[in-house]
Amino acid sequence: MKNTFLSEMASRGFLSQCTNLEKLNDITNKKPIKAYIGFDCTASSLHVGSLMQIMILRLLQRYGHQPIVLLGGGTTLIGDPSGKDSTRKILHHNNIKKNILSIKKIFEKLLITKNNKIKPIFVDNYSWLGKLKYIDFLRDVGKHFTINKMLTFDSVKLRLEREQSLSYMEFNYMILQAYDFYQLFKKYNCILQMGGSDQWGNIVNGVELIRRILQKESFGLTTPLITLSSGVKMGKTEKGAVWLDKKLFSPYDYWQFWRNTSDEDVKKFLKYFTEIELNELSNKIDGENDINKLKILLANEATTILHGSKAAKESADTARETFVKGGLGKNIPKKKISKKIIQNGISIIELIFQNGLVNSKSEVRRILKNNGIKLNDKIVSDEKKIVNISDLSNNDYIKISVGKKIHFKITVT
RNA sequence: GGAGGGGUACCAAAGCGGUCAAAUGGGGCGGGCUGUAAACCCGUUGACUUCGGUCUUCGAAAGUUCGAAUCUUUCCCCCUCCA
Repeated sequence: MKNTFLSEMASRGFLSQCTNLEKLNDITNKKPIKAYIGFDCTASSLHVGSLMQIMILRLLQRYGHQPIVLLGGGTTLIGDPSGKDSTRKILHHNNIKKNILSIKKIFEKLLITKNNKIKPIFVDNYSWLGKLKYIDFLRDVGKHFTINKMLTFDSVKLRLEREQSLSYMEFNYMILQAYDFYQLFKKYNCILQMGGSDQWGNIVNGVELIRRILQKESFGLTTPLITLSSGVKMGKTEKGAVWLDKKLFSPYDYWQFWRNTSDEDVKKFLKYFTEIELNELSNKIDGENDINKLKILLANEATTILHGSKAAKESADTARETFVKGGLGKNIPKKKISKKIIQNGISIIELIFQNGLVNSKSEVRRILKNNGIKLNDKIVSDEKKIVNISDLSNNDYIKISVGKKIHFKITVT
């Protein structure tokens, strides 16, 4: 069977729900289409939670279709209540504008921008939402929505059931998102909206609205929610989000994030987050009985997609140096210390705390008491230990380890 | 509108005048075992510390008391039932 956009979507496990799979499949096989995914602009970067959507846009491009990336400058002002049990704080417009700019850069790295037929179209829904006239909007769009139905959507129902307040502002979110789809359909002939499964209600509303106003068919498709085997939501580690922007989350840390995938999730993630051809991938999986090799494969591929092959290779080398050989790899996080400070001596607790790797000095003390702090690979047992010139390796640097996974190098300037 | 119940640390939840920086569970962190996994076991989990202590915390504010998470008053917020 010939591979198509939707067949690969299905075999990679990206399909959860679709409004009309067969028909959409027919259309996408006949001609290139435009499809859109909307992204929140609540932060200056996206995190791995959005990665699946990005992988889908890449897949779309590989099959010759054109993605529309909607950066929700308008809708972020309102805040999507889907899947949230409380209103989140409202961002200022200027903040959102800044976020849009930096998020756009990430997409420019991850999507093909050279080929005119498939390069992403970036749109900010503020350009039409910002201009809406309330009365006109109510008459033209609002009349197509019944409160009866709106109350049945999960995003609303959940809040009401839990008796959590849902403001009138948030209640309107789904209408705005439906209107977005309508706009994109009209302007760009965008016939498909995709999103995570929590977006199903919002997406279906758009499809409805287009049918009501234009009597035309459009399509909606959702991806499954990724749940880790541990049950935690993907993308959030205890230390915070796994950002896609290397300024917020280094390529090395990103590599490590994938390398630390738990056993049960590896195969799934290889399908989701690498672009290894599926037959080749299943051969690799079947032929490999060392699951750690698969984790390394995942880390290499995923890091290559986001940060490039050079960064991936360096991260892999650094990991090998650090974890296999117990040495110091090239990409190990580096910190600096002034010569004067090291000559005077600085307490080990102060040194680690100042480099921002733990939240308090008490925590450093605690870890130290549990034999978790190492200086040049030797456990530090004295919490009063003063680090000075004599602790430099090769007269040049100090290696500090906090726990088994955090290692960094301090050089003297 | 009427009646009752409640807001405790990251989350859940005990405490109900001193022995409370606050039981217990989950989560987190560190260690052990291993494979940079899972499970399991041990330790730890407010901040600062010259390791003696010191400071801040139990919805908010004020008060009673030698002493308050615990009692009183006011306020804010939430829940359950009835209308």
